[in-house]
Amino acid sequence: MMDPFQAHCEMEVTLAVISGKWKADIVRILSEGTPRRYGFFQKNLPEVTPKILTNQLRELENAGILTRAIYPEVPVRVEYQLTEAGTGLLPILEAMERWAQSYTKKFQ
Amino acid sequence: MMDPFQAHCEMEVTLAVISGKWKADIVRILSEGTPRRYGFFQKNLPEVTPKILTNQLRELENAGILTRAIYPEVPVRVEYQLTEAGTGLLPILEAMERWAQSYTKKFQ
DNA sequence: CTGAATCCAACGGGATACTG
DNA sequence: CAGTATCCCGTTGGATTCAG
Repeated sequence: MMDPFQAHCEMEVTLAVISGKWKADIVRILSEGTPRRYGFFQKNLPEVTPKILTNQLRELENAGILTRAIYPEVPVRVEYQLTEAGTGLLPILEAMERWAQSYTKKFQ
Repeated sequence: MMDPFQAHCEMEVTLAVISGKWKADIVRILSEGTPRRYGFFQKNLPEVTPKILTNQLRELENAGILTRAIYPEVPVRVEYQLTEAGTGLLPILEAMERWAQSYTKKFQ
């Protein structure tokens, strides 16, 4: 992850938090509000390998974007969901989606 | 630059366009609307080397975020300014700045 | 003044196999 | 089920020097 503390301006903190090949996908999956399990991400993002998936989830967790809840059942259950800070990113991601749509129209 | 055409969802196109160590700074500098010259970026971003500055400017130009105008005077003058697509990014960058402010308050 | 050329280091991401 | 452990590779960013 790009280091937020060497950001030259504040918006780069936000960029640092969301930059990562699968982070936007993960946040999008969690945007419904339903807690999701590790296997759910694997099914919905079949191209991401376990190591990378764990890496992206941990970085988002450390950044305070999502929580990781462990239920010590057998077999173990782990659930991820967005924090308040993570939910606050959703309007930005939606704005990015709208911008990309008009951008793609113009340039293709 | 991350390849926009391998994006898994549309917002990643936007992320691909703005991801780069100095791109947000460049767009922020151009956000006033005044055309700016190469040397202006060098003065205001003293840590970026010529190669990298050129690289970031070219990628933004190729993405259609800014224009590069060459005036064949002696010495040559080159001016950069935001396109309409580039201007459309400003509300998103401002939203990212606001999010980062409340985020930094919570986590520090 | 506005870059280009060369060489190099660091980091993020990935393939594959294995585990509590 | 939900990850770890190794090894590997491409891309990005950077230092330095040179040029139209």
